[in-house]
Amino acid sequence: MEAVKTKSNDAPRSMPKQARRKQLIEATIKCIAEKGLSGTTMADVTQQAGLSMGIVNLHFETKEKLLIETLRFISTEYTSGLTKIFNNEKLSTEEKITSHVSFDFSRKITDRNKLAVWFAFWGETKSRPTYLSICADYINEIATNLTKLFAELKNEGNYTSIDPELVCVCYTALSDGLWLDLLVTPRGLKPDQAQRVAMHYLGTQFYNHFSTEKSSLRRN
Amino acid sequence: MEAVKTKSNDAPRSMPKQARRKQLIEATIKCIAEKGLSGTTMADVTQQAGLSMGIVNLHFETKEKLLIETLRFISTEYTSGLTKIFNNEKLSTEEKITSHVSFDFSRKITDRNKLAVWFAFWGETKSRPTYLSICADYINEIATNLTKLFAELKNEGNYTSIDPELVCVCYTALSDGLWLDLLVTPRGLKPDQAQRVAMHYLGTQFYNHFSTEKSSLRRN
DNA sequence: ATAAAAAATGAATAACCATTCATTCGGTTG
DNA sequence: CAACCGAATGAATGGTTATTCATTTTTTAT
Repeated sequence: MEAVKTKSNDAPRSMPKQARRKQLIEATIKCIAEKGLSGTTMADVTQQAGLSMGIVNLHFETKEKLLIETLRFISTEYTSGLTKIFNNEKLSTEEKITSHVSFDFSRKITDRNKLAVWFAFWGETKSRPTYLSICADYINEIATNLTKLFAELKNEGNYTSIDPELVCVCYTALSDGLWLDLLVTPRGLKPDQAQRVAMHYLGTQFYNHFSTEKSSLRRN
Repeated sequence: MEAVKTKSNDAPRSMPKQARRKQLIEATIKCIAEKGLSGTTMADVTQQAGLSMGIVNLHFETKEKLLIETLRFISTEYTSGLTKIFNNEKLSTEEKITSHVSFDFSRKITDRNKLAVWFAFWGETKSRPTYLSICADYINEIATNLTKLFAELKNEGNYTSIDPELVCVCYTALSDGLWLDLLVTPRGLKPDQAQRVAMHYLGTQFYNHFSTEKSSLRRN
């Protein structure tokens, strides 16, 4: 029953508005991971942040708005990471794709707390149009960019029978499914193995770029 | 605000215990799909079933137990469908695999109500050990069977470089990810397209069995 | 240093919801 | 047909929780 406090609690009482909002969103992520979306209360969130009950309503008005901002936060973190890769002119097409995969299975993204949040919101998209629309937005954005990359690599490598759109759908679904594995069977698949599974698929398509030889589940 | 009633409500007041439980579980599925797991109340469920408030406690003791039985219900429906295929001696290995894929993307399984329920529970597995253990059970059972099938087809077709375990992990993740697509972008991918994406992957592995030629996203 | 503004607090409130159980209902049995 | 019994009902209960707002604390401006 003791108060759980984050490091940032040592910060001055009055933080820039943006920072306090972020602190609360991070507390929300932790709570959703620990107690589930249905089990997360305002008291939980504020205690996790080391602050007082009224603080959420001060910064977000309602619980529902806090949740929406939390979904927006993880969506933005994800898309902005990928956008940086897409826009990095120093990278070749091939490097952009491998960077994308590395990012998808990086520690930052496959943190089980955040995975739990993704799935919690996905599970509610059917009943909450706002969640659905936030998800649809980031999905479309990423799909457009990724399809372009696959189309580019197809040209560069003179692959004739590749359908970039199909590969994009397939890779994206594979990646989401591997996230589920990481969430639900944490003693099974590990992030670096998941990454190898994803590369294994890309190797079936772009066999001259992504070696399919050593993509076993076991460590080399 | 009017009472929503299911057909089975016309049944005699006293039904076999098992049937009433099923009726309540089906009402729960509908409610989770319509209001989310966090938004589903006992009043919602009983009203959806066309019954009275106290009925859930009579048949399931608590709400939590109703939810657990609901998860067990969809898990069992899924695994028992697949087990029938695995144990069907009339089917060749190849046919078992295609049947598995067809089942994964059949109407019964890709019903958006049920998909919403899957994801709702997956989103809570990290905080609820009971949910996690139910999921782990069915996942292991299916993985064992499916890996065996892939190993068999590898031998039958003299494929040398296939890793059946890897293909199982990859196929399973792909399938789960495609379910997400069906749930979150219902105006995008359709079940039959999703099935073609899954077959496209299997075609990259078992190229002599599953034609990879015409697995475009678009209808033939 | 002082006043004014802004941020944060947390006890109080009001709404919500799971669970209980005394009562009603309807089928069965002798 | 009457007495019985399990199933079903739903109003009442009690615990939980989001939200409010008068008060306190901290920062900023003068």
